[in-house]
Amino acid sequence: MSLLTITELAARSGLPASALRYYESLRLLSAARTAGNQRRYARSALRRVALIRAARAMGIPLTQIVSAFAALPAGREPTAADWTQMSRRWHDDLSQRIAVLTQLRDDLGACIGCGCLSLQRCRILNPGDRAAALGDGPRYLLAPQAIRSRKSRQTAN
Amino acid sequence: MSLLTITELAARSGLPASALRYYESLRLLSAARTAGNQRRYARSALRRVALIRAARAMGIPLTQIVSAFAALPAGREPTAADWTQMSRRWHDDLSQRIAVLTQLRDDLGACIGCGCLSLQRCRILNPGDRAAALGDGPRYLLAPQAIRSRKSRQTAN
DNA sequence: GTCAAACTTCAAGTCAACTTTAAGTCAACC
DNA sequence: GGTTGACTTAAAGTTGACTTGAAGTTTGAC
Repeated sequence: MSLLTITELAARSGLPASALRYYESLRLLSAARTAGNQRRYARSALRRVALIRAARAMGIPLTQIVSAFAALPAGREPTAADWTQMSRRWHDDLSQRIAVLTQLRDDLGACIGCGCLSLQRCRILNPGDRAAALGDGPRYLLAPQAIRSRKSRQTAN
Repeated sequence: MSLLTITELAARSGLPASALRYYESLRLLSAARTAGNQRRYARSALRRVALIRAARAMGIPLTQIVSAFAALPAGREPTAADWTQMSRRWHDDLSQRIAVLTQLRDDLGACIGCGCLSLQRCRILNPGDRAAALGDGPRYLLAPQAIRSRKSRQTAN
């Protein structure tokens, strides 16, 4: 059996119980209920929470995680293959993020090295160049909060 | 002279004017005023905004950028050396972020490869192990929103 | 059977980073 | 000198990810 109460799951996952309830409200998580309406989590919930945290750590917004989980078959417990597929997607996403950050860091390194920080042709400091590309292209990878206002910003820009 | 109006700065920096005003309210940016109280930006503002955007793209919260700028000497225009020092700090920060993300990705890769996603000993899925370390240690590097609630969370965890 | 600790829901609060709106002022061209 | 468009401030609204609080219910140890 070994079903977990919410405080147990909280302790084991490192998240406060309130966050777990919040996740449930987003349908990211679910739990059986006792006769008295208290939550009882299956062990797979631990795995699920860990995946959620990993995804969050990558900067993936909860809504996207919801969709990712939605892609998992509803009827049965997800199989190893299901997890693998999700992980692979996130793996690719992570690689992209790393690539962008690395590019940014190397540009920064070049700037430090060449002292161009005060100049016009710096890749980082010169907007309209790479920094601008970052702003409109892969920026969402790094600054997720920029996404939601894209529509309004389009007119503003 | 070539002072920029707020719309000009907005156009060149790729940010909406409202954001520039907001930055000013945080004392991240400043501008001279015309007789009629309109903002006129020096050219260095463009550089400053670009730096802010670069930092934001790295996930550095505005308040931290404020402190970073606060470290710049107040009396004079920042020199190339000043910029360099800031950049170097960010460069190091970036390297750390990249390292953590890379570790995460590689763990994920290992999981995909070995099929351990369903198991107990997975570095990512097994909280209390690496995922837990991520949760309490360098997590702030990746999920900045976790910082602010640390005080409250300390009691919750 | 009692009682504290753990649980429940629902509503409201918080925080960062902005955006939007309202109501008005300034700039500059005709 | 009139009008249009760019500008001003201040206040309120938005979004994501939660947390906090209030008021009540369940569990389980004694």
